[in-house]
Formats: sequence, structure tokens, C-alpha cells
Amino acid sequence: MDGRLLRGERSRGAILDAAVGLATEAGLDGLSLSQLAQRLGVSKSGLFAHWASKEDLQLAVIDQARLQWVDRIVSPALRQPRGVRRLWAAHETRIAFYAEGLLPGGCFFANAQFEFDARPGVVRDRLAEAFAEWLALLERLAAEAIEAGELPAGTDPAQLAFEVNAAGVAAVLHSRLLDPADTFARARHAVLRRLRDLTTDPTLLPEA
Amino acid sequence: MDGRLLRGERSRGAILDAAVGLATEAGLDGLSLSQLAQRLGVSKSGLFAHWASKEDLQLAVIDQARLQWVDRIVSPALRQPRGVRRLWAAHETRIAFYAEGLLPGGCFFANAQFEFDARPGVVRDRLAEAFAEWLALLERLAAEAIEAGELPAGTDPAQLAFEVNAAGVAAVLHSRLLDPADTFARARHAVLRRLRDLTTDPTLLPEA
DNA sequence: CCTACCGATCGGTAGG
DNA sequence: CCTACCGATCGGTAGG
Repeated sequence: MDGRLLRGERSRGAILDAAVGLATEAGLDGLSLSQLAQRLGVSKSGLFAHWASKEDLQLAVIDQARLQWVDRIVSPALRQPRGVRRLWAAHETRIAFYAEGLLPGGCFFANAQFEFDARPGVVRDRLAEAFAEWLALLERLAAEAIEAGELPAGTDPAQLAFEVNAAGVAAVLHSRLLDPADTFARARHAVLRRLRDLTTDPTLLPEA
Repeated sequence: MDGRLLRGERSRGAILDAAVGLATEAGLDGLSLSQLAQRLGVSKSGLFAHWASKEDLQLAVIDQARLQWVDRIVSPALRQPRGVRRLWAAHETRIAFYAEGLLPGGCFFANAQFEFDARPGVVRDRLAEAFAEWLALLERLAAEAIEAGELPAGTDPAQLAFEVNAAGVAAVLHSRLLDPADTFARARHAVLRRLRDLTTDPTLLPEA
């Protein structure tokens, strides 16, 4: 095995996983093709063999991060029973994912969305789409909890989705600048207290 | 007036104000000295006459943004009566500042903090210091509302500060990727409802 | 404050 | 997939 074969085995997916991690540190735009190639032990033109331009790579990186988000956060939450428990699980798995520290530079999406929210183009549009999809999921889970009679009929699902997401976004920022353990406890507590205040059946949720 | 004099009149403060705005679009690191010089109509070395390096400029830009934050958000809030009204005002003036759209690329601090939270150094440290200062202010305002008997004695001021700030951070991100007007209404509503639920005297706050 | 320049690095291409 | 190269731009410096 002379290294070429080994490098040849690096799949598109393995390159993209490395790129997601690097993007959390250097930024999705700060991510340079030379740096990424060097970290992977391939040449820059090896990357151009997969993606025609840096922008194409950025879009592929976003898609990879979406797969990761679904795998690590959405899917585990959906294994919980429909209703307020599933909404709570969506927040909890997210905080657990952050606390695990898999990505070296924090949340890929929070970083990239703040980075690109003033730069019109296809990258920003893709990020906005991912964000809208996540919020729509939270809103759907809230609506299902209302339908199940576990949250009051007058609850606004979109407002609740905003509040749950707010605790998640703040958890990333807060944890990376100040004390992480305190932060994650506060981010969990904020949503748990809110849901326990609202729910018609507090026994469905852990103690605050 | 031959232009040189006019350019010469550009004070340090005027350069820094332009830099704060440019940094919200390009990032505090993406901010290039050439671009800033070009926008101001001076040469690059004109900037080096004020700051010895890009990092020095970045620190000065952060300090300028802190002055702006105090002037536009903290000071107006402190003109409200001590207690739950002042805590509410701190959130409201912040959202109003965002809604006004003075900075072309959103919130300087949210952008810069996400950009630098994985890049150790003096810039990150200065941003973390500004963040801690803001949270300490919110916590102090919450503690004062408790002392004044306007919030229940058992309230955790740091937890409440986390929640108020979370709504603010989420307001920036959300407003720049989706509908701004909806977002600001939700960000106001989230905190107002929380404070009205907690307070011993709801007449101190606007209707939810 | 200016012009003119430095080496390093960027995204991207040519040719194999 | 590789090496070798392109023009553009970066932060920073020299000399005035």
C-alpha cells in the first residue's frame, strides 16, 4: 500500500466530514482549498476533481452537515413518542450534540448562518433553507403536542418553536465564550421549565 | 479644499464607525485593510498610521462597537425606573436597535463572537469580555427587580439573563434569514410573556 | 498621510 | 488524481 491507494479510498463523504469540522473553526468561507487538501493529504486539484469550484464544495459541505444534523439530532428525537416528549427530545438531543463536542469549532449551522446572513448568493440561500426546515420541524412537533392534548389549544406553535430554537442558539454562543457546563444546564432548564409550565401532563417530562 | 484636508478630518472615530459597519458584512477578520481604505478614500498606510497591525485595528473596532452598544441600548434602558421595567427596556431597546437596521450586516457582536469563538487570541478574549459584561448587566437588572419585590424572591437572575439574551441572539439570526417583522415581534413577545408570568405587578409592563 | 514594493496565500487552470 | 503555474489579493514594510 503506497499511500496513493489509501488516499484514493477517501470517499467524498470522508472529505466532506473533514470539511464540516474545519469550517466550524475557520468559517465556511475561511475554509481554504489548500488547507483542506493539506489536512487530508491530497492535492488541491484532487478536490477540484470532486467539485468544480469552492462554491460547489461549500454547498456540498452544507448538505453533509444537514445529514449529520438529521442523524445525530432529528432521528433520535423522532424515536420518542409523538407529543411534548418529542419536542423536548429535539432540544435535548441538540444540546447533547453540542456538549459532546464532536465539531471542533461549535455548531456548523450557527457559525455559517451568522457568517453568510449578509452575503447574498446560493450559499446563503441553502443555509436559510436548512434553517427554515429545522424551525418547521420544531413547529410541527409543537403542533402535534397540541393535537395530542399535551399542550393547551391556544399555544402558538411557531412562537414556541422560536423560543426552543433561541435556547439552542444561545447555548452554542454562550458555551463557547463562557462556562460550557453551566450554559448547557441553563439551556436545558429554560426549555424544560417552559414546557412543564405549558403541558397538561407534567409527568411526561423530567423534573425541572 | 483639495480633498486631502477633507480626508485628514476623518477622525479615528469616523474610520472606526465605518469599520464596524463593514465588519458586520465581511466579518471582523474578513474585513481587509485595502477594502476599508478604499471605502474611506484613504490609502492603506493611512490606516497603519493609526493602528500598528490589523489585530490592533480589530481591537479598536470592538471597543467602538461597545461604545455604540452602550449609547444605543444600555443608556436608554437605564433611563427607565429600576426593576422589571428596566430589564424589559434592555431587551426592547436591543430589538429596536436591530429593527432600525443601522448596521448593514446585522449585529456586530453576534457576528464577531460566532466568527472568533474558535480562534484563541486577544480578539476572542476582548469579545468574550464584552459578552460577559452584557450578561452581567442583564443579571444585575434582574437582581434589582427581585430586590424591588417586582420579581419573586426565588428567581435565578443568571438564568433569567440567559433567557433574555437568548431571545435577542435568536432575533438577529432569525430576522436575517427569514421574515424580520415576524421575528422581532416573536423576540419581544417571548421575553414580555416571561416577565409578565413572573412579575408580582403586571401593570408595570405593557400588554403581551 | 503617500507610492511602491515585499512574500505568502488565495481560487482556479493547463497539461498530463 | 498529480505538478506547475496564473492573476489577484492579503497584511505589512521602506522610504519619503
